[in-house]
Amino acid sequence: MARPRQPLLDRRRIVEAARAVIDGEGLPALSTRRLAAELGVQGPSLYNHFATKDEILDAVADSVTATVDTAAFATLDWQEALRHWACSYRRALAAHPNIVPYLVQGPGRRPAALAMADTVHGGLVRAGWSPARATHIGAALRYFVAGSALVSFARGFLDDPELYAGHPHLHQAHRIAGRQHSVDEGAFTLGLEALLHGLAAEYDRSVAAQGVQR
Amino acid sequence: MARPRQPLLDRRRIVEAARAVIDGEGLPALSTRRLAAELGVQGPSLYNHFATKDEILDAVADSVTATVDTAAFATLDWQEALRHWACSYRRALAAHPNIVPYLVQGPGRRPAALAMADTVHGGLVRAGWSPARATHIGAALRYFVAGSALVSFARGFLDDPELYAGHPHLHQAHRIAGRQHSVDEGAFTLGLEALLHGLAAEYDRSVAAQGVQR
DNA sequence: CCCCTAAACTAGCGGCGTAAGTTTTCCGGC
DNA sequence: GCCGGAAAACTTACGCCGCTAGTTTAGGGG
Repeated sequence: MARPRQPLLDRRRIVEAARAVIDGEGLPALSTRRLAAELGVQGPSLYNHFATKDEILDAVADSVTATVDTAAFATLDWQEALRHWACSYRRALAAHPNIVPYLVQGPGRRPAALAMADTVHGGLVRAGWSPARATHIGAALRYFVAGSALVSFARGFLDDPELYAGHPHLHQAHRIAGRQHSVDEGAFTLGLEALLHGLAAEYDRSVAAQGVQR
Repeated sequence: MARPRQPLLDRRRIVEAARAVIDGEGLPALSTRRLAAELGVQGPSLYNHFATKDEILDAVADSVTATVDTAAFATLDWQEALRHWACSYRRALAAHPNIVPYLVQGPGRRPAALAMADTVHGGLVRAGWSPARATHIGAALRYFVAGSALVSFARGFLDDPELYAGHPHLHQAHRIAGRQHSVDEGAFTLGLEALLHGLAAEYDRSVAAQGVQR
């Protein structure tokens, strides 16, 4: 086969197929040959549309980030907006757990990630936070959500009773497969609320006290 | 060469060499052949001491986790202990940033990681937290530290002015190489203090109020 | 002393990302 | 209306990867 009547591939189709393979069979299952086969094509043909495999993975990662909802920053106060954003962010990662390890390391060259950071930063500054503080808050929340998604979806603890011998405070009961999910939920909720509570105190101290708001 | 007079390799030497390669040249630079060369040996010889490459990486990761200091749980109150632990944890990861992406995904089959989790959990329960809450707190802090280390050391933002076109709230000034470090520090400190502040409030509400302590 | 195991070796398999060069099709300009 | 170049598929192949299999020899226990 040479050049076909009409293109077999385009970036969108490639990204969708890649996401499907990753979602269904895990990140290591995605090779260029495997992905090409999924699209009815030979491996190197992908390089007519992307320069490297990492570029494909970046596009997949960004397509996930693009589903994060930051609309709350336009309508709600900063605390509620942060809460909505963090939960949406976590939900987006939970929907595609296998790409998370790549997504969280990746650099900032992704449009959706930049747009998200921009919206969050703008919302916080509008609420009265200093630009520097807004940067810190956005970063801290990203840290927490990224870490939460990564650790949670990595199936951190296995249900092997022998592992817990000699660790008197670790209860296997909290770790076995079924409970793991509720532990993750509880830890995320607790941590998020604690963060927001702490930020509210800092706000009262450093922003509201100076009458800088609107 | 057949079996040498005295062994050329042992697990300790392999782990140290692996850590050196990863620290110096990055995680992708570590291949079994490269590591073996570093030890004056052929690639497959490593498999006399480790079953898989991942087993080597797990050992490297655990050797880093082993440097985290949890002693504060024996002497300080729970808030101070959490603060010391989180900072030590972050310092340990910062000392070996290239292993972090592997470390944070990895499962709990690592002795040092289990021992750390056990100490933290025990310290919190001793302070009056319920076992379930203690699990959540330990997990939330791990999320935050892991996320912080991962995102920070990933060189998230490059200093390419074009990236910031169209994102009015993002200041390149906060992102260029030199500033990145202080942004990370600020975000970590702010987030950690906010978390601790929020947990203190929760403590007053759910633990101290019931007079459960000792 | 003998034999079994341990710890190195060499050879090689299948898979990976991707570079190079080929073929055919489409499209814009003379 | 042709024609030249870009586009998009192809085939081939290179060097690296993790790892297996089988071989050789040294060390240590019965």
